[in-house]
Amino acid sequence: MKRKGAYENQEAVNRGPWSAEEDQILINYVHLHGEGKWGQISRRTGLKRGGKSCRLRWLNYLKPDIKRGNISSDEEDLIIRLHSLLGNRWSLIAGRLPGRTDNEIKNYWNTYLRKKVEEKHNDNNNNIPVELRMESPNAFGIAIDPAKSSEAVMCTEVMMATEAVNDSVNAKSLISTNYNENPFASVPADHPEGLGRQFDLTELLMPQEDCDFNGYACVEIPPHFGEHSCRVNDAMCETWYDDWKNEDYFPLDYDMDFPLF
DNA sequence: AAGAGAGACAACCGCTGTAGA
DNA sequence: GTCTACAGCGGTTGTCTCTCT
Repeated sequence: MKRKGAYENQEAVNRGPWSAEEDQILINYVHLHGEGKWGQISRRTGLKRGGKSCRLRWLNYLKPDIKRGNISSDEEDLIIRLHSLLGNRWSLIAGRLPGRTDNEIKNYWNTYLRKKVEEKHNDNNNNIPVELRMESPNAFGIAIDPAKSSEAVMCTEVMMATEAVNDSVNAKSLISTNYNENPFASVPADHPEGLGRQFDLTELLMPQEDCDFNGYACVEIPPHFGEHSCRVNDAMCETWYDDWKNEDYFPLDYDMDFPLF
């Protein structure tokens, strides 16, 4: 195996499961020196572990605020929603689940949730028009299945209206640049209000008091929910996020209602 | 009871981004 | 501008446990 070969040159470093003694050394080190400086641990403590291994062990297992035990149905629902928007950006998803680690969520998704989402998708997919099914190309000729996709880029962009809605010159410019450069945007270029401005969803999920988007956003929805499905008039703040995570997916005929600035 | 297969999860690897010299 | 060390991320693998036959 490839990996065994990689181990051979590093016999001085312990590998595999951590012992209780090693854990205690790492805990003591972090209590004394704080997190970080992982590369110095072996030198300072004699612990025969690489810095990366120490960091991973601390962050994924030893850190006091880590929540152990089963993932609740609420958390599960949130993971599914976040994954539909963010793709496999586990650290971002984990950031929205206090006490859960990216590794834990990634494992949970790969071993359980992905199958669940796929099954649900297969059930739902039988009830929607062929042209809107996930395996069909979207308006940009790209077929995307959120349950399987590792394309994090797929849902990291959001669109929002700008004053360009009333400016045909800028509007054409936006269409020819933003949409072409971002084929994953779900608002079709010929949509009457589909003139937008992009920003990263990461920013959207972060509370920002001084955001320059005036607190309004339109979040992309996976293609199978309909290309006109958009979330509008939601403030880009914690309140927005709390509302969003507690709601179901938006109906296909949800009204477009971009604010004008 | 024993072996095979599946599931769960801890741990590792390679890569990228960033800060500091 | 370049180099180096470090931190962080996502994909992948290894191993243990559980379930089924």
